[in-house]
Amino acid sequence: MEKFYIATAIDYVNGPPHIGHAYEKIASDVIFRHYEQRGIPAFFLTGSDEHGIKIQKAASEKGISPQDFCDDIAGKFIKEWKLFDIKYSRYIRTTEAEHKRVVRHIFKTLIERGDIYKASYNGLYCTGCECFLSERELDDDGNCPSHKTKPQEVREENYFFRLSKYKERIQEHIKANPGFILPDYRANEVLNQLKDAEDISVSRSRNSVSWGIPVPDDDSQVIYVWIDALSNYLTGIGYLSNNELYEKFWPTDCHMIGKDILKFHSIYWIAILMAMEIPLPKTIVAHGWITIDQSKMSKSLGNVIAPGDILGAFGLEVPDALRYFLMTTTTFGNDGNYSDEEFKNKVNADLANNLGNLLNRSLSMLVKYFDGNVSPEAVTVAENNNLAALSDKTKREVIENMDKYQPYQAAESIINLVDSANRYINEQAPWTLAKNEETQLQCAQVLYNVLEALRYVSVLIYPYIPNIAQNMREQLGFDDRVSDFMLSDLQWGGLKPGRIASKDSVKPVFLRLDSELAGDKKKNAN
RNA sequence: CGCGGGGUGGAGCAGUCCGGUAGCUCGUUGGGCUCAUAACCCAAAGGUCAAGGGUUCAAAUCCCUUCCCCGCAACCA
Repeated sequence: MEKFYIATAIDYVNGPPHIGHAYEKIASDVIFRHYEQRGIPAFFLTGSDEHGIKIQKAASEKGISPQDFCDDIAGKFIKEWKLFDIKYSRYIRTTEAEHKRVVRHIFKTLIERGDIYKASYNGLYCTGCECFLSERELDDDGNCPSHKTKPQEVREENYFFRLSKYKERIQEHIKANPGFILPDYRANEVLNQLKDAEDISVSRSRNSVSWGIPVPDDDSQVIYVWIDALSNYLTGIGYLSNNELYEKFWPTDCHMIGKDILKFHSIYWIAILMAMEIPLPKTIVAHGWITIDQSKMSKSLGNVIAPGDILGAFGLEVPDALRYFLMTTTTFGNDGNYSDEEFKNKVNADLANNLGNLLNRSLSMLVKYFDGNVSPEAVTVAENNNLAALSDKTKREVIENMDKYQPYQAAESIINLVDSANRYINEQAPWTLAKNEETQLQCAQVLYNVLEALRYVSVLIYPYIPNIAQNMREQLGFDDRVSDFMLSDLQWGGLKPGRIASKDSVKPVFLRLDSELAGDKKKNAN
């Protein structure tokens, strides 16, 4: 692989970010950072979807312009991603001039090619919602479910995209490329939906929706979400604006999206690209949802959690623990659950008790028995060394699992290595070896093995917990950035002799969480 | 017969595609260690892998049937 381009779905900015938004960005960030560690040029795109009736309405309710409204909410997203150390390469907003140009270009090209045509649209329009409803959206009495009023039959001229023309080609593509949609069971779902795919409406009358990009040469119509939002993946990588970037990174290697919008990405978007004769993405990964205390997060249930609030409630200064938890709460693709209790238990067990304590106990012994010195004789070789073999195996497993978009399994491998090192210490009992002159060297070698395994761990786990990993690396006596360390350089024996630790340098990298997000929102200091 | 996901020891989850002694974390009980963040290590108790049937030398895993839970309207990833 010579490059890696990953894009998240862009978030609709009609409300502030919640933990579900964060889940997708964290997953993408972990994968992105991993590819960077492999020395592969990588690009990570995320951003916001800012047009449409809902934003128009939300803005007017607040009495501000849609653009001001978007600026405000997009700002909150950007701030949140900074808080979570989301290392995106570019944050794209669909209200950018550059993007509007791309959208209009695509729309125009498709009209010219005959893939977009004008037709009349017969729909049921709810004046309360200010939008069309499909028949299956209506309640049993044929009323709008939210307004309990009968929608009116309205005929409107709209532009349509000839989706039906590409059905077979998409089917064939999905069948011919097993990894195209992940998890694979979702591919069947898409093939099913594809059976009754019809042409889709790609514009709205300006009278019903004004907040959007006008159709080229037809100001009475505004481009609807599909072409507007999905095209961000092209704009974001320099299509029509930065050819060098575009040539280097297109097509998208990974579309990281929620399971609810799989259809739009694997059918609509693919068809649009086919119609534009643009190469198709490699993989579309559909992740599950984060439920809260086992129920779906929803505003009506009042259980929507802002990710930053969790950090605040537990007094966390860095996002690492929550990043780690979300990536390990369930197999990627399934729904995962968040609860304060599970969060606390998981990170206490893995990050504090196992990983943090392992580093702490081994460095403490190094300080206690050898004044923090790694002597040249203590350096071990990989041959006939179980811990070295396991470290290398873990590295391979991490790479394999990341290639399959399975961050859960990759993390599990890393924690297994930590467990093994903890067991190894207990078996070798360096505290006993330290007491006798004859076993001093053996003691030093045991500690070296453990610290070297921990150096592997710090590099491998860096994508999940970048701050803690950096801290680990520093305590192991390095003054460089763990983010700059390449996996290809991760070989046994990298821990160099010399004085690497002192009594003052050894401190816990992750403290156990003992506070709890007490029932309702416990306001934190700020 | 609408579509999809799920049902694995007390809790939360792997394992199911590519059948071969049922695994992890937490919790419980007993023991060990004393280097460490009341941590770490060992052991034990606890499961008819929703139910029934089938294929097979062998099924949590493949096939069929049944039951139960959750999404598929909005807010929303």
